[in-house]
Amino acid sequence: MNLRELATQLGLSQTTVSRALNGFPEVSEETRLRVKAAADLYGYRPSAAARRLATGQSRTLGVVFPAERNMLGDLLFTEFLGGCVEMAAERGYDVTLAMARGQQSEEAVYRRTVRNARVDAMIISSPLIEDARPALLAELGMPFIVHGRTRMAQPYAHLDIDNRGAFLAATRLLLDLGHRRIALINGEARYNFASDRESGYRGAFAERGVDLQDNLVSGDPMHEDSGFARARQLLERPEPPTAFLCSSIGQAAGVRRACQAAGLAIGEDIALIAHDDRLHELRAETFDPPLTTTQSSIGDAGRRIADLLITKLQDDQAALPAEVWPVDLVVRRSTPAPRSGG
Amino acid sequence: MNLRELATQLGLSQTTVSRALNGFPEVSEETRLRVKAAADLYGYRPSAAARRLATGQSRTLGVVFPAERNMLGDLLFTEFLGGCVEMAAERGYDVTLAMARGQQSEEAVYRRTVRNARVDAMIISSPLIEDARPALLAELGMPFIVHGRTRMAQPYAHLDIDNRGAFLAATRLLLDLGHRRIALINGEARYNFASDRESGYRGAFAERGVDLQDNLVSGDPMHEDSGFARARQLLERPEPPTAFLCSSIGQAAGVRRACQAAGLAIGEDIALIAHDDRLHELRAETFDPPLTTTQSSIGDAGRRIADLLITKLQDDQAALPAEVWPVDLVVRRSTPAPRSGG
DNA sequence: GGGTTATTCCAAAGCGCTTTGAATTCTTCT
DNA sequence: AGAAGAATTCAAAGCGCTTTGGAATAACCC
Repeated sequence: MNLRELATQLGLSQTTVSRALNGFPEVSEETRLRVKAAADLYGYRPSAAARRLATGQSRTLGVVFPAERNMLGDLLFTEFLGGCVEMAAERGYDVTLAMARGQQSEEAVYRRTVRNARVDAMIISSPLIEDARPALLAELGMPFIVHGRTRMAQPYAHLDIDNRGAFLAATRLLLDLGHRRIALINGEARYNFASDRESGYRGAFAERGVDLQDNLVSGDPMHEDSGFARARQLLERPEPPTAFLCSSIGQAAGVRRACQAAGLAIGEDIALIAHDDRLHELRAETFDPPLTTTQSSIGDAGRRIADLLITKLQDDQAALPAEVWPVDLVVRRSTPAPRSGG
Repeated sequence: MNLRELATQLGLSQTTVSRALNGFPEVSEETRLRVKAAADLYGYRPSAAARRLATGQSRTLGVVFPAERNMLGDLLFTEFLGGCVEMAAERGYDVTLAMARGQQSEEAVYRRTVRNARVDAMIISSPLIEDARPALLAELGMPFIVHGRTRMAQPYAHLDIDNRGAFLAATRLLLDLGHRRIALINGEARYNFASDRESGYRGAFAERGVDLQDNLVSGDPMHEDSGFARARQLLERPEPPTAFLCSSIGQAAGVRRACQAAGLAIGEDIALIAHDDRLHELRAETFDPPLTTTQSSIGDAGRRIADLLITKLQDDQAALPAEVWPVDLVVRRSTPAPRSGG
């Protein structure tokens, strides 16, 4: 059943039926109801292909697999992607994926995706501090939104969380509890989120007038393993840290393992705060001990980012979306004051 | 630059140009070259939307997020999906994702996807022993392929690995080394792969005429945590297992932790074999100790499954693809003979 | 009633490709 | 040379929708 048949059945023109179905104002409420009823009755489904051709829009968003594949990274990506897909579906959009293959550069993947022109807009995830992708897409005329922020001259659409504020608050808390040697187990330094978090961390020290010791900051892929390795190294020092601040719960688990190995208990001998992206199976609440966190759902971010992007696509006049979400600091049981003399 | 313009430039008809570009035999080699050169020169890119409308095919494959979300499951899915996307791109296809949202049943997601008709075929992942999805898609007339197998009356397209054979071989190895109390830490029982693996495990016992003790088989979501919990429980028995067989390296890590806690060393006191899906950051080679595994790349499976599906889509006459890959048993250092008296 | 403005609907022209059925040209054979 | 057959090429008809510009009808005012 296509539009023409439906129109014939109704004794109306295709124009009117199309407009009735798509909510244009030029059609009377009475006919609209009649048309909708008939569409339901006959199970009419507009052809996506025909609509695409006629409108020139694909109602499809593009996402590229992050270049850097690693365990926690993949989990974060999956969760984010799930959010995008969910919201996109709700608004009648599809999400298609692209991926660098073999030796192909990431830039080539973006160029190819744009050239194939099967998407209306793209979502850029995991931006670096210096990231070529937004400028590339802008140059190619492909609408996009960034999950996170990056160094860029022109304004650009983005949704980020307040990484700096989050780690500022977390570090403040630790400092105010009396901790002085606070290690930052961060994500890789080239990512913008990691840079922002470090900035928050340093900001709190400056604010409180506390001198920051050297070598307490590290940045690695966010695994259990790397958390473990860094923490073990730090705990071997003559003056080990009394508190750890991690960029992920995965790293926090590694820190916990290192503490156990050193005979130290999180929540008693050592304070630990981690950022919590609200992944399904990496829960701060059921961590042992329950973890003080800065928390923000990356799935919600995915949903919202698809929402913003689609809204902008549908109303070109709308302002460039730019949101930075505040991040909650949730205090649980992993953040004691330092042992006396800490 | 569209087809008509290009045809005009060349002084040819659209028909000829279209056929030249799409490799039809009715066009002379000379014109074909001339057309291709001109297409390159003007940077002609056929409109996907127009082609879709004309052919009725979307050149898009659909994948649905697995209903059950969990860490390792997500990693496996991501890796598999990446393979699909890579091969699909190579063959000019897109991959779009769908997802159950809120209370919506999985069946509803499949129905919606089919109804929207924006994909030519679907890929079903993580099939259960009794899985309604293949029959549903068959009934709805949507082509599909299953990654794995399931109980189903009609023949259906699928690609699976020989889970039974893999665990048969692994269990044989352990039995032949002299192990008798071999615990199987499996995936959830409702999944077909888990059932096949258990069947292989039991088959080896039967084959060797060894009686299988009770309560040595368990099936859970495949985490480090669940591996740990099961292994700890088993090791507390008066007669603990001397060997463990795990469905994932994640679970194997949990088993290792439980052994450590019990003062036992994998590769010395305890034998351990796991299935290795060749995930990026969960490597059997660098496990401590290097792990004996049954291995098969789930990324390769993704690539192959997209390849098979697209081939079938493009040649309806082709036989229904059905492949079962043999699985290598790779012996490393985690599989000693039992301690005397084991 | 005549003119003006809203309201409601329509015919037809695309969107850019594929594909059918026919026409044209080139070979080859007698 | 003429006819049959193969090799090329073409014109035109869709695919199913959106959208422009206009026509028809209804509603309103003086």
